[in-house]
Amino acid sequence: MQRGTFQFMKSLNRSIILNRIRLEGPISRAQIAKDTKLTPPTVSSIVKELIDSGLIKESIQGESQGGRKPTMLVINEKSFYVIGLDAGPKDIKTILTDLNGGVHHFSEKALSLPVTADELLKMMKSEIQGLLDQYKEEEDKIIGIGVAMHGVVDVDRGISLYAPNLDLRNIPIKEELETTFNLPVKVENDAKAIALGEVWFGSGSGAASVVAVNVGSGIGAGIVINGQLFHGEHFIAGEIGHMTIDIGGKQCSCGNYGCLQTLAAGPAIAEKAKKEVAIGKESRLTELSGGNLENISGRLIHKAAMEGDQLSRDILHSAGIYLGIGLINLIHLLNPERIIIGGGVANAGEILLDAVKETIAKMALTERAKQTDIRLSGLGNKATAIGAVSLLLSELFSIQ
Amino acid sequence: MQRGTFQFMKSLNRSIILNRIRLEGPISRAQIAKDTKLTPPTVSSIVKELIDSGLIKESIQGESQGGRKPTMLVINEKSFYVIGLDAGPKDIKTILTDLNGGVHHFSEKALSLPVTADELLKMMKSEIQGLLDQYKEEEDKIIGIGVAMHGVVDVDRGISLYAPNLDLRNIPIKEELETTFNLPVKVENDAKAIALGEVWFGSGSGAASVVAVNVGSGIGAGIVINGQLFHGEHFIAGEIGHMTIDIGGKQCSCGNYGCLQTLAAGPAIAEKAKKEVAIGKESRLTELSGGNLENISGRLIHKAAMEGDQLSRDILHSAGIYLGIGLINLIHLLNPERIIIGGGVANAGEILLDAVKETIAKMALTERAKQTDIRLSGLGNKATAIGAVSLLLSELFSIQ
DNA sequence: CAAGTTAATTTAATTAATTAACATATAGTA
DNA sequence: TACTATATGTTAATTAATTAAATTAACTTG
Repeated sequence: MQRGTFQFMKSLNRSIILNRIRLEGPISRAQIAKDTKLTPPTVSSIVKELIDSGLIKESIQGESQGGRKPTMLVINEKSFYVIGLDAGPKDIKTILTDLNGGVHHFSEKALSLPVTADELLKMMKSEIQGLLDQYKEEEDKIIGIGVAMHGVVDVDRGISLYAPNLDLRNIPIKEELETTFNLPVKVENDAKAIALGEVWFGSGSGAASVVAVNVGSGIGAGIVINGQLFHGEHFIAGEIGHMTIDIGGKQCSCGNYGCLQTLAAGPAIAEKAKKEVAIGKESRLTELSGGNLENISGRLIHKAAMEGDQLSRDILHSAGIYLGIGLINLIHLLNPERIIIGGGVANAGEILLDAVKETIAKMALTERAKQTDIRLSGLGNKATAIGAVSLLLSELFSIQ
Repeated sequence: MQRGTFQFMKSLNRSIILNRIRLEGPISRAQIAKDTKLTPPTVSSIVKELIDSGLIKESIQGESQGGRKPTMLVINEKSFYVIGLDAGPKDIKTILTDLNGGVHHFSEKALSLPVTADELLKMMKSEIQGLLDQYKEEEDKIIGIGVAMHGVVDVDRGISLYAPNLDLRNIPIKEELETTFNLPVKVENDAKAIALGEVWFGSGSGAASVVAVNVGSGIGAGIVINGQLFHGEHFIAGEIGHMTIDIGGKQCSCGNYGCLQTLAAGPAIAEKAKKEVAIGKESRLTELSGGNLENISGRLIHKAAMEGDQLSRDILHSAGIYLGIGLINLIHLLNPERIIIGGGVANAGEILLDAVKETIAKMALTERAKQTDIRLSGLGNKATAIGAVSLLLSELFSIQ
């Protein structure tokens, strides 16, 4: 329970000013004072401290508004760097960004499966060490390491509680990495990290409440409300992949029936296409797969759809409708300002998006809900790694 | 964007202390200081102001812990009163409570349907005026009026945007009542008000995140996170009645198919029972309904179930399973600490609750989610009116 | 009844925002 | 070119609140 102290008061104002500069910069002290209703001296004094800390810097003089020219303030983006790890089930992606999310390094390293917890940790460490070796100059500017992983993550203790796709449990990531590198480490579920990343550097910017839906081999979502990730009581908030939308539907890997991901995730789409092709339905997929049904994947269906293949378009369209129904349920429950669709299947782009939007416009209860802002992710294959980075930035920029 | 000011700092501490006394009282100043990490002088000075304002008072001396006896502080419950209105689709319930939620007056007045917005407002005013006349002594202790109404409510402007069961739109409740009675007025959706009421005075006490589900002729939910109602972007958060859980199911009044409320709400249950009885299924309902199928209602089914009628028990059980599936979807999305089930159908009590719990224990993804705390409401037919009251109390006790 | 302990208040110091006054820089204008 | 108005930003004094230290109060225990 945060109590009112001078420290807290100051930290609050510091955070307000810092975020103002990040989101509105270049911006003058005077403008910040007007926007935030803080007084000019308060702004000046905090700005001085922020400059001393290196987080911001003075840039050009702005245009005069009929008086003295304002000195514009901007984030001093090269003053600090953050390492982000996307410890996916297939590979580890490592990123190094500055304070503005500028990517200075990005690499992928395949995991040789199956992998033990120790092997995974070892690999994460070696990737980080490699990065540190490569960026010796900036080493003491690195403020921390963010790790995004699928499954259930205890963010307070920084433990991966359960990573189903790797069949691992209770990996003490935070503890291991912090002792090895002596840097603060944040661990988060991948969908949640992505959501934060979208709010910081992607399609989520400027919205008060954002749900980022990640559609890949499963479906997950991250919920960001007023800049804060929403975790729920035991970290599983946003697990929409196993939302029942068709009681009488197919059985899911979780044991239940008619889960959203049995209808709209990558494997479900591929499965449906395989069936259709197998029974002789005409499609570009037959050719593209080289006659081998097992080559049909979400990616291939997307490719075929872009080439105009009707079967693929139909399959993506119907997946979009199912996803739309799942999102309607989400809208009625959470009513977010914006929903962002990302992940592998989202590469299907407009075909999928249009179906989702149509469904929502048709089925949502209120006029304003029908018009919920639905967008595609713009972060591509770096989304998760950038999300991991934003875990640390969000702390740096928030109330300390 | 709340900035850090002395006022804010103090208001924050005031709220912390006041709520501590409400939830933990009788409690001494020293104990508050220990619990909250505020310093003794800060506590003393704020307590003095709270006593002066009338909100709290000193009560008995506590037991000595080996030194001076502590002076216990409690809410001065009779210092202020609040009016609550449950402007339901069938009647208006009016309540007067003190600061501890003690009910000093409760009355119901039937609505003669159909009703226009003006008639509804007139009736609300006459009910309030009647209450004020009856409690002339306490009149200047009344701090405000809370109104709970079904449908979509714009809480910022205090307008009922759409009340489907009365077929009314855009009723300016706050404006009308504030000018008439010169008292602050808060308007809220009924399910949301109930949720807040449960947190303040019902089964929701002590939980960090609570979802209160109201099952009646429809199904609605209110979400309370850290004591704050969650509204979403345009006030529809918690509308779980139209959650699609059976794509291939029956059409709902909203036009979509397989909405939760076509499977678990009062009318759906009654419909199912009627059908079964009509085709000659043996049941106590035949007798209880006096041979007239139209007399079969949720209430009657509940009665029959309590008398051991197997058909009724089966129907309630399966409604519980459907509700459980809806709540699974909710748990996976919001992951609340506690879920409270209330409303007409919830009178079916343990039969329904057991089915819900079984379903959740069976279908939820994680061990901890399976064990989500599910309870029945304890506020009975006053739940909504008490919820309306808590709208004002929550403001009085929060940061100003 | 003295010593120790807990509770609550008083006094002084400290923190950080705010207010008021002032310095600085520029545009517009006579 | 000098003057005025205005916007930007800083300095010094003031204010509001917490915090730390000291004090008073009230009680228990040996």
